[in-house]
Amino acid sequence: MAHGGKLRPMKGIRQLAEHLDISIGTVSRALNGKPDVNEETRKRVLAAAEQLGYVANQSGRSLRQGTTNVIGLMIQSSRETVENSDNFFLTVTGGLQSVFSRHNLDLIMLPCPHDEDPYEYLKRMVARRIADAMIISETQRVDKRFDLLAKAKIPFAALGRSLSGAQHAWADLDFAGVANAAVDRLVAHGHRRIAISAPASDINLGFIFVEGYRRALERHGIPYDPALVLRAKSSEQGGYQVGDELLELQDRPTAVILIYELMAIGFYRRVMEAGIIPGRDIAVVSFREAPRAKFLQPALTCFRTSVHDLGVELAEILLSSMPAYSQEYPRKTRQTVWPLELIPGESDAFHLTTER
Amino acid sequence: MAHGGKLRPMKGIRQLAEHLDISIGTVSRALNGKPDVNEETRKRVLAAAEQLGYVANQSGRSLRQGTTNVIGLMIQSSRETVENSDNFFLTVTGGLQSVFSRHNLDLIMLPCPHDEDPYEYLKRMVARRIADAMIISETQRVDKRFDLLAKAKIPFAALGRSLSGAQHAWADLDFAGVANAAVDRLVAHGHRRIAISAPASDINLGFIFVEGYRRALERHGIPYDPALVLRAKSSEQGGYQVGDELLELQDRPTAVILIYELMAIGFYRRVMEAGIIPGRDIAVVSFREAPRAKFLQPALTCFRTSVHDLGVELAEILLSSMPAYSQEYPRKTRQTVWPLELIPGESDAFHLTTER
DNA sequence: ACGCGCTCCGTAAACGTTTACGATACTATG
DNA sequence: CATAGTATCGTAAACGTTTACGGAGCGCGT
Repeated sequence: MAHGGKLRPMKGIRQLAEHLDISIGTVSRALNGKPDVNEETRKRVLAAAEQLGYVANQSGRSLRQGTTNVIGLMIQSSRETVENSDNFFLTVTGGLQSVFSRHNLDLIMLPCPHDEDPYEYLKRMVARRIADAMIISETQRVDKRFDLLAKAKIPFAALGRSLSGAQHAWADLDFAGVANAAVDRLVAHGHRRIAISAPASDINLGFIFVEGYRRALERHGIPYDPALVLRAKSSEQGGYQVGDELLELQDRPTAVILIYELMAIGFYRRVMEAGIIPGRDIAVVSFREAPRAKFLQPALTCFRTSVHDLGVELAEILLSSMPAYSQEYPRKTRQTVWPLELIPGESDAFHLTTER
Repeated sequence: MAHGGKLRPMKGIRQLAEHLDISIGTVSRALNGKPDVNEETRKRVLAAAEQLGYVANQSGRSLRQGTTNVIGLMIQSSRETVENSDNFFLTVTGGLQSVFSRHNLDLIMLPCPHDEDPYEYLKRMVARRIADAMIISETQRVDKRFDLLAKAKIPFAALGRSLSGAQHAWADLDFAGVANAAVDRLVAHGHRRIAISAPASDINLGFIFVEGYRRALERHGIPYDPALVLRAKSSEQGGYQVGDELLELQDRPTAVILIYELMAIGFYRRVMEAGIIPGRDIAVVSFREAPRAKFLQPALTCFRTSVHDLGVELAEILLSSMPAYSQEYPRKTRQTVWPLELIPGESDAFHLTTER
């Protein structure tokens, strides 16, 4: 106040210091809650900072203490294999942030361009030290990014499992469990010829889903028939295509497990064109994220969970592997298989009669 | 090579310099394509940097030259009003990046937590100087963020119009045009009582959409009836609710304009429950982003565009207002109303007979 | 031989913070 | 009163880069 103008944009901590007639070091200590500063001067500093709208320059801070207070979430902006992005990432993000914000950590999303190799992109981001820790998503069955991050000694967690990351930190939806429970349910309804849709098996999700399905069949003494595994994109288009392929199969399956709700829209359309009605002529079960599928007719039987809470879990897993926060988030294990819940609908609400 | 170990993690430009027995200044100039450096030593430097995996520390660089080479895209991670995010943002992001990557600019997404005020969040990000320029989205009818960014003198562009940003840079889907064309088409088919769904009018999109609708009606001499404006969320749920409300209306409309394709799923479901069939008993027109709606039965008549190209346009608009790039992207105007194209379906493919 | 211009390179300051260290004043203790 | 201890603060170095500036070497024309 003594020195004049008060609302011009702050230039740095130096200005703030001489505005207060205090040394720059004390100001810094005051702002950062460090000891060795009189409680009354701290108040003055905080008040002045608030009034002048001072916010520490992040570059300066990062340079000095080698930390950014930023967590990076890498996503692939539009891969062919993953058209199901939808609100999924935004919902996970919400969960992540609800945890991070408690520690003044900001989350940024790093969208890898489709024309750039994800590995190279991540490498660039890591080298730039744009974030203190990383979260990677859409993990592949073998995924070099795990080694990259481990070698770079940067804390990280994955949204999705991988062979390459078995011993690292991750959280993943329990798609093996979904396939398992779906098969159980369908078998209980009398089905024995059950098809399944999945992404290509180099996407780890695709592998795990089919693997759960295979084991469940085995448990029920039903032979595994590779012809019943229909690889397709997780979109309406993909669902339509699954319908197409299914209709071509000889000894047509009486039930199908879709991996994503969007597929159901296309699948419904396709089989209905052939006069086949879901829930009467064929049983359909799927995973769903948003409250969408219930608007299908007949209502889709599906597995659901709180993707937001999955984000919370993943955030805690990540923090537990960051030295600065690990005490606050002690964990025995840093791998989570996130359960899903069955929401019964009408799309599989019939029992197969023996004569068929 | 002279000095020994070659694959340990680079610590800085200094290491690289003494590895080459060159001064640190020359190395920097070589890497950044500055003049005053022998073409052959430049090659040596680049080779060594590549081999040792050296990447400039971003904090140091930012601190020195006050620039980050990063563009920030602010999104609201999960507002009530916008449940239609879908792949929209990810697709726009793809378009943005295809332009930015040509200039070594990296795009990061800044998701505002739902429990934080978007204005405050943006203020924080700006103060942190986390990016050289900003793109904001989901603009409100009055949106303080425009003033904030203008006052901070940081280059920016908006995905969406706003009263507050009339003279700033933006690109927006032509929803007024959609409403206009939709009314034209429906009137040509004999409809005169046309309902419309839209988000709340403080979301600028909601205002513009209804305004286009109102003017089109006016042009056709049809009185504007506020009761036919059905405010709802842009989701399946919202569509279901629109169906609900529409069925309650006295002198029931013969046509409805939905603002988002997802709504059609819920809307179809609701009216079909009442025995009313889209494309026969009621005409439906909508906007669509993804190739989804065609899987509805009957196929939805809708307006479509390349959201990717919209991203490209927006990127160019932004660059044109950044001093460092404005010469490369000269523009007469920095405001774009992005056109959409009509994709005829069956959901409005009938003419209203006079007797009704 | 001298000076001039050009090419190339090294030196050092600066960006805004944080923090180790030392200095000062004051209090308590002997 | 001397001394040690404590609370509070100032000083300056350091983080990794970029860049203005000056200097060395060289060729060339007078």
